[in-house]
Order: sequence, then C-alpha cells, then structure tokens
Amino acid sequence: MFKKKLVKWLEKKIKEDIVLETPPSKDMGDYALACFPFCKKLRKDPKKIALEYATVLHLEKPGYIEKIISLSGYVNFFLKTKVLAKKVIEKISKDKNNYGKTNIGRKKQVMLEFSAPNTNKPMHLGHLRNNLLGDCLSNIFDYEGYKVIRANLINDRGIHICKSMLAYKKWGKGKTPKSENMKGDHFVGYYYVLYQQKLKEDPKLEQAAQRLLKKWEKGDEKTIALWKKMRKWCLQGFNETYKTLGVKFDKIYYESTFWKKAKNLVLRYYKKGQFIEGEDGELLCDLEKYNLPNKVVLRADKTTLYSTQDIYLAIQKFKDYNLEKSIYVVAREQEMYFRQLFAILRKLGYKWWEKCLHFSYGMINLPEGKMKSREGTVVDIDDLITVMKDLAKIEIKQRHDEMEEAELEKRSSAIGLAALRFFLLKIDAVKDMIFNPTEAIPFEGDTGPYVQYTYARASSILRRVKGVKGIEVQYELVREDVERELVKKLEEFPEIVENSCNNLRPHLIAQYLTDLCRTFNDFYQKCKCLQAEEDIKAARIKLVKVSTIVIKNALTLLGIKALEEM
RNA sequence: GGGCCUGUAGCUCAGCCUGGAUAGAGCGGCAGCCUUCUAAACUACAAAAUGAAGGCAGCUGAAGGUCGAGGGUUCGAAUCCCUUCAGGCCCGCCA
Repeated sequence: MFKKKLVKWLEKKIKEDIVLETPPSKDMGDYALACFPFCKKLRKDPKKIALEYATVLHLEKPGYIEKIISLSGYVNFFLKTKVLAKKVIEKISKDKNNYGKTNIGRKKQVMLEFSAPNTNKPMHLGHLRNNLLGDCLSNIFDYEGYKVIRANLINDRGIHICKSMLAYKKWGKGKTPKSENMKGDHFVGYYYVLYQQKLKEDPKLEQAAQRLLKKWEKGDEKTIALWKKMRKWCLQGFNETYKTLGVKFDKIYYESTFWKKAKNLVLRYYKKGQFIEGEDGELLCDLEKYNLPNKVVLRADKTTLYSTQDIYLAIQKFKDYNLEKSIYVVAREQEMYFRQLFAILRKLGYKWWEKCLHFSYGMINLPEGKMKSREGTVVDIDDLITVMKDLAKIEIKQRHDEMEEAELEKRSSAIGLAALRFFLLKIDAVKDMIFNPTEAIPFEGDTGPYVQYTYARASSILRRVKGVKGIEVQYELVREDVERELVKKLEEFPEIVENSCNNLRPHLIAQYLTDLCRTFNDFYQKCKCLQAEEDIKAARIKLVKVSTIVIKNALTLLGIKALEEM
C-alpha cells in the first residue's frame, strides 16, 4: 500500500533504481534502503550516504511518513501509525471478502488438471495431496481474477480396470455396494486387491484380463454393461469423497470417451512422418533435438498408452478453451514424462506448448513408512478423514463437557478436515513429506485447528461486544506495538496472495496464516478489548473485526471453514 | 552413465526465485509462575527465605545453529555459480 508510493517518491528524489526491503526488527522502521550499492558511484562510506539521504529526505518527507533516519548504512523509513492503521483498516472494511484480490488474472483462463483417479480403487494419500494442491491452486487463481477451469481426467479404461472387473465376474456373486453396505469405490477396490491376491496362485489371470480388455475394446455388450456398472459405483464413491473434501470440478474428461480418437490422431501424425516406427512396430517420437529420450506413443500391438491419450487431450483442452495456462498437477515421478509430452506437442507444431506446465509435488508418506499398495499399507482418503475426525472429537470433548451429537459431528468434521488440509498445504509442494495425523490436530502450533481457534476467539469477542456501533473509530488510538504489528500483518495479505499465485506456491498462504494468527493472539493477550474504555474499545473491536475478515479470506483460499465456535 | 529435486535447532518446517543489518516459527526439552512437604524468627495468626518432591492446561523467560562440506563471485552469500557428499525420484512400448 505504502511501499509502492514510497518507491516512486524515492526514485524521483534519488534518481536510482530503488529496492526497498523490510528491516529485521521493528525499531529499524517499516522499510529500509540499503546504501551499499551507491558506494562506488559516490565514492563514499555507506554510513555517510545513508546519513545524508536520511537528513535531506526527512525534511521533505510525505505525509504518511513519521520519520526517516539512518542506521548502519541504511536509510530507514517509519510510517505514521495512525495513517497506516486508518488506510489498512478502512481498506479491509470496505473490501471485505474481496480484500486481497488483485485482478492480475483478468480475462485470462487457466486450466488445472488434478485428481485423475482410476476407477478401479479408492483414492489414497497420494491423491489427497494432489487434490488439495490442485484445489488450493485453483482457489488462488480464482481469487486473483483468473477464470479457472478445474479439470479432472478420469482414467476409466484399460487393463487395470479390467482386472477388478475380472475378479468381480469370478468371485463377486452378484454382490453390490448396497448389499455389502460399502462405498462404491471401496467395493470395486476390494476386487482389484482380490485380483492381485489370486494372481499369485494363478498367473493365467493376466491373460484373462487381457482378453477382457480386448472384448471391452471391441464393444462386447456384456463386458460393457459390467464396466458401466462398476464404473458407476466407483464414480459415486469418488463423488462422495470429493464432497467431504470440498473439491469440485468444472470439466471432467473421461479417458473412455477419447482413447480411440487419440489413437487415430497419433496414427495420422505417424503417416505425416512425425513419429517413427520402432523395432517391434511400436510408434515413438524422436526427441533428440530437445535433448530428451525418445517416447513411445503407441504400443506395438497398437493399444494406447498414457502418452497417446495425453497428446490428444492436451490438444482438446486448447480446443475447448482459450487457455493462458494449462497446468498439470501430477506427482514428481512424472517430471520427465511431462517434459517429453510438452516436447512432443512442440514438435507437432503446437505453439501453445509453452503454456503447458507441470506442477509437480513430492511424495507423501505416513510415519510408519512408505506406502506400498502391494503390501496393503496404502491409506484411503476416506479412512484418513475418519481418523482425523475422531481425533478432532477427542479434542472437542476435552473442551466441552456436553455437546449434542449433531453439533459434535459437524464440528469434528470441520476441524478434522481443516487439520488435514492445513498440514498438507503448509509444506512447500516440492518437498517430500510425512503426514502425521497426531501432529496436525492440536489447537496449538502450526495447525489448521489453531487458525480456526484464533478465528473463533476473535468471533467470540465480536459476539459479546456491546455499544460501539455508533462510535467513530479514532485511529490514533491504535498505538500499542502489538496493534501496529497486527495492522502491518494484515496489510501484507494481498502481496502474499499475488506471490503465491505468480509462483504457484500455495504454502505461502498457510505460512502467512500462522504468522497472522500468532500476531493476533499476541494482541489478544496484551490488549483487552471488552474491558477497555469506550473509544479504545471501538478501535480495538474494529481491529478484531478486520482480522477476522482476513483470516477468513485466507482460510477460504485453503478451502478451510472458518468456525465461529469450536 | 545421464537428468530433476531435497539437505537450515533434538524433531517438523519457513526463509533461497528477487543476495543485505543479530538466520525465523512450531513441537519437544529446560527454568519459573502452580501444588504438597520442609522451615530460622514469633505469644499466636497471617505471611514466608531456603531445600525437596510433584504436576503441567495456561502464562513468562532463557537455551538450542559449522544453514550437508569445500571453493568462487560480491562491499555483503542460507540465498547466485562451480565442485563434492548424503537421501529421494526418473531415464522408448507402467500409470
């Protein structure tokens, strides 16, 4: 708010490129200008330069500046607390849940593809990080004014799907999710696991699954009917999970609807000479000129691969929408794959290949160690949510002796999910991480519940306050150190969102939130609101009010519910 | 053999893109506030130095660091460049 203004003013005064930084401690002011770079030109000691600048500038300082001094080679600027408080508080009061939006994405469309489940088993911990990152990034783009298309690519065909179908055919005995009282995706997943188990005793199942795939591809009626049935069960299960997670999509691509077209497309490009035939008849793309290994785009038996379909789908996305960016939220293992995919598109002459972007993220594991589906150590999202919810219940019960069951359900669900989301989103996506449920749930520390709790405390003050409505806020009464700090934190928010959007770093929001909440709690601790004198009370209540707005806005970006009471 | 990523306090992480002043949080641990016991002096009561044991929700305080290592660039490096070590991931018909 003030920084840009100050930079402009300084550039006029000093006639140099001005880069302002934030000093490490508050007695060094709000902004600082390092004078070391000027040394050579002016052939003077930086301390002297700083002193001279500070002296001159101080005399001509603009109205919002309290003082300008020099400290060990820096020119330090101090904002007037009253002006700062007034500007920030009034801005937030006016913008409310729009506070922090910058509109940098106006008239631009961005697509984020994430989630991408297979319809043969429930989504697990890995999908969870994917879903949450994709969802949060989408929220951020949305907030910055982009038109966001949340896309999901459902992998609903292929050999892995046939495996669960085969197992169901053999051992399913006509059971249904309903008859077994199971969630659809878990039901289907059970047969996928069953297949893997039976395969050990009977290796011939592999061929049987292959035959089933062939039948599916030919459109065999019975096979298709079974496929449709099981697919539906699975999708219903996914939708439930998405609903509890609070994840929504604008566009869903089903692999089953375009795999054939994808194959034909690749064949056409082959005929045009864009792809070459390998030793066994497979088709591949030569990427040597891009310094990448070659990529197979169609199997020797002319069945499709992920690459086949992704080439088609990438093109389709740009046909469906006028995209500024097409972002793929996919785990890091596939970094090379996406570099190849984008290079293929480039080779094929699609100018927009540069707009494609792989947002990669690290692995997520449990404290017990690596997840291995074969060893059954995979954790389903649904199970994990239940664990979080139960942990949340324990916390709530410690604080409330009696609570109605419905209310307990509601709160534990909100808190459990908040813990989950926050824990996964606060860590830089590039890093591998260990998800430890018990570390995520406490109401203290860097956790989602801590942030929610802060919001609830603030809300409680606002609920109980009486008699400040008509009183005009006198901003000079915002004068305690902690109050000033809080105001400054609130001011940072728009910059944080913009940064996290431009650099695709959702964790900045979460990091900011803990910071803000700590600052708020410090203020809460040191400044009595309700017991203060009327005019001071009015100012503090206003500060509490705008704090809740910003906390809520930030929470919303993370997809976390702000609770009035916990 | 080649490529990408990570390495910061006991643990979990932020800061690195965009170099700047004493490298920041959270958790844990430590000390204190707290509880019980002890107790000179005193007619007695209240209060209580000191020492010991216990507890831990909250509050307060302090501690904790070769920023993996080495070199370079720079007035200045956790941050940029090079080398190196450790860990993870990937490298034509898996997804």
